[in-house]
Amino acid sequence: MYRIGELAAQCDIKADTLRFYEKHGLLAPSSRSDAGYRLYNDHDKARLSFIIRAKAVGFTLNEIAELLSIELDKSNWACADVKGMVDSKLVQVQAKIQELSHFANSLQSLSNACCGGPESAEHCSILEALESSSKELEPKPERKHQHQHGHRYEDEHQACDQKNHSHQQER
Amino acid sequence: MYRIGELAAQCDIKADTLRFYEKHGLLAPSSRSDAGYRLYNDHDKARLSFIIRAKAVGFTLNEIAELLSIELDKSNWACADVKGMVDSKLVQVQAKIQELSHFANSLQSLSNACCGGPESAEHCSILEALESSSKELEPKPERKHQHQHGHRYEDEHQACDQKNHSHQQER
DNA sequence: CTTGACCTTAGATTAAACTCCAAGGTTTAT
DNA sequence: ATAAACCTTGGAGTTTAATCTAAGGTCAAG
Repeated sequence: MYRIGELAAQCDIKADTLRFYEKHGLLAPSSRSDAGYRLYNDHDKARLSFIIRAKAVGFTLNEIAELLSIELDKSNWACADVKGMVDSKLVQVQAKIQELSHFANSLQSLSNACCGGPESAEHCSILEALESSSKELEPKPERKHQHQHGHRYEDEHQACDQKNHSHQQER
Repeated sequence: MYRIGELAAQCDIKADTLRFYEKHGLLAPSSRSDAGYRLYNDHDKARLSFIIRAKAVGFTLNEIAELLSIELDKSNWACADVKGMVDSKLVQVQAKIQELSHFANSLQSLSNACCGGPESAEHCSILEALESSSKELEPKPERKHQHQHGHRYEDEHQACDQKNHSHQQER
């Protein structure tokens, strides 16, 4: 059993944050001491670990709550509901992995293109790297920046690569 | 050349958000019309695309600004600086991919464990799935990788898997 | 030449996710 | 038995990232 400060220190967050998560239904201590102190067990800790991980990869607390709600009242859900919810989150997670891999490619190719020496980084550009890797993995042009940083990003459109072009901007 | 509303619609964000990004140094239109209207070109659009992607995978606007600053004043940086900055971001991104893969595994194994039928989901639990995959599966973690397919989440100290155990909670 | 859909600015408001504070109770070590 | 270091609550304040409002300028269509 951990008191709030202990658990917080172990997980490198603030006790306040734990109280905040409790208030918002993400994590309640499994018990209280006689004096009313929150007492967390290892299951609570695993749950917190999950929350922290999920946050680290960009899920909002609401999304995390949704995921965890499966745990909370699992007996009130049909298996089909759970599977549906989980599978839809899985799609989201896989999309994020996709984005991140893309991202990592951009950074990697920038890093590769960069000599790392003391001279001006005139020809280093995240965006050049991004654009050259964002379309598809074309044969990678030059290594080491020479003096011809040809801007050949003929982006037609759809460059903003958002899901679809639903116009909003009403009201 | 796109006006603010056009670009916003194309990227499925609000014009206000573009003004906000401009105010915070993330993206300025490359020009203005005679009347003072913001005019964005394809390079601006690519930059916006980068911002949106980076946001989607959990980078803060400040982190994104840091990444983009390389682009902005690249001639004022030495190549070594750029490489250092990029490589450190790359480490972050790879860590995120790691987390996400772990995450995807949890969800996948929950989905697999779930019959998907109409009966109660009594035995479905994200945390069960998480816990079964979050501790090391093998008693002996060996660091080897034949493929670069990142499922190498070894947590040495099964704690809340945050970076380190620097205690804070001062004041 | 007016209407409506756009754009401009500055500043106010919102929502999410903390973070801090005040006033007091509990535990532990000296 | 008293101080230090915890904990409790409620509520206020902060930061981040927008989003909205107000008052007005621009521009193409009818």
